[in-house]
Amino acid sequence: MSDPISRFEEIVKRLKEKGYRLTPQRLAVAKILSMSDEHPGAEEIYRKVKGRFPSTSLATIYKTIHLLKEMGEVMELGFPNDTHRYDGARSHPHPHLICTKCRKIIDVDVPALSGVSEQLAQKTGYQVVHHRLDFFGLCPNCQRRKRRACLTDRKSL
Amino acid sequence: MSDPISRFEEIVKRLKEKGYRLTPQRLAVAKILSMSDEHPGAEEIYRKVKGRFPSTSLATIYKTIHLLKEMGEVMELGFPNDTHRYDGARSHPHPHLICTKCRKIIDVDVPALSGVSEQLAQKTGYQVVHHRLDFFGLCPNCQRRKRRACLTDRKSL
DNA sequence: CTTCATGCAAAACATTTGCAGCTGG
DNA sequence: CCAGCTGCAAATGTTTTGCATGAAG
Repeated sequence: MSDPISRFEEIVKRLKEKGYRLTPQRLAVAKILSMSDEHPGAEEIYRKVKGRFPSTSLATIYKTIHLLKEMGEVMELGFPNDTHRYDGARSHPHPHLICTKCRKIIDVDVPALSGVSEQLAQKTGYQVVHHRLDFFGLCPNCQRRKRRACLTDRKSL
Repeated sequence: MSDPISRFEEIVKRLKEKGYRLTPQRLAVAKILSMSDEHPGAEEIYRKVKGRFPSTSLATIYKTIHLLKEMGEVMELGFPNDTHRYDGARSHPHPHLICTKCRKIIDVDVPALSGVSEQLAQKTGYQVVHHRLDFFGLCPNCQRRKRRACLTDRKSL
């Protein structure tokens, strides 16, 4: 992960450049997204922001996320049977490793994919823009407590 | 794609084996999922089934899909800003190439990924179970009519 | 016949939107 | 001061659920 503090300041700079107002709520959301490597969902961001600014509404969180998404500063990760998760640390596509039990998501590196997009484009005629690669499995923690409840034992992915 | 007819019969056999009733609606859903390589969504399946059996309800479509999912006979593909899509032709994970404009999805082969799951498991301690690889881009059709409306010009993925 | 499946309507969710009032610059 | 935010509440769209009726075996 790149330096989270400078990542935050970068986002702030971009907001300023485009003439968007630097409200406390926006700054809080930007900070959480740039500082955390845990790929939080909207509700989680909401709870954290509410800690500092109790009047904050969930709608504002969604609006802010939407803005940052449009600006290309955060990446949205959608899953079946789960809320969207957000990644503000890096903006280029990179693989994720997702625990199907506790939903923890970590970033991984897989070099093998370079050139594949180009090959596909040639073969299929598609103009390939980006890709997404996710690995699903059990994190070390959840392997140990297989039979006990994990923090969030929801439907499987 | 494997032989769609035998795929359909395979699903029917499994349903019978497990003691599930072979209702016309179920058979219709199973047939659509096994015969089509277009990765339809629930609404699309619904429309097609309704063609033959007009009394069919969307709830039944969802219930049937859910059943086939549980049995491992169809794979659910979730996307942000889009409905879930279903793949009944093959049950093993394989990459998809998705048009971000008209939402067409085609299956592709990418050999490069063999062994990567094992490597990741070693590096991270995760017990990797499966993965998902999607490529996004414009299909040949939508490249041509870039400025005109495609059939379904929804929000971008 | 007996159970399981269907179809309807209502519920459940995550996410989005409209709008009156507030506030950053 | 005033365009652009916020927060509320209501709307949206997809998927799920409860329950009475109907049909498969």
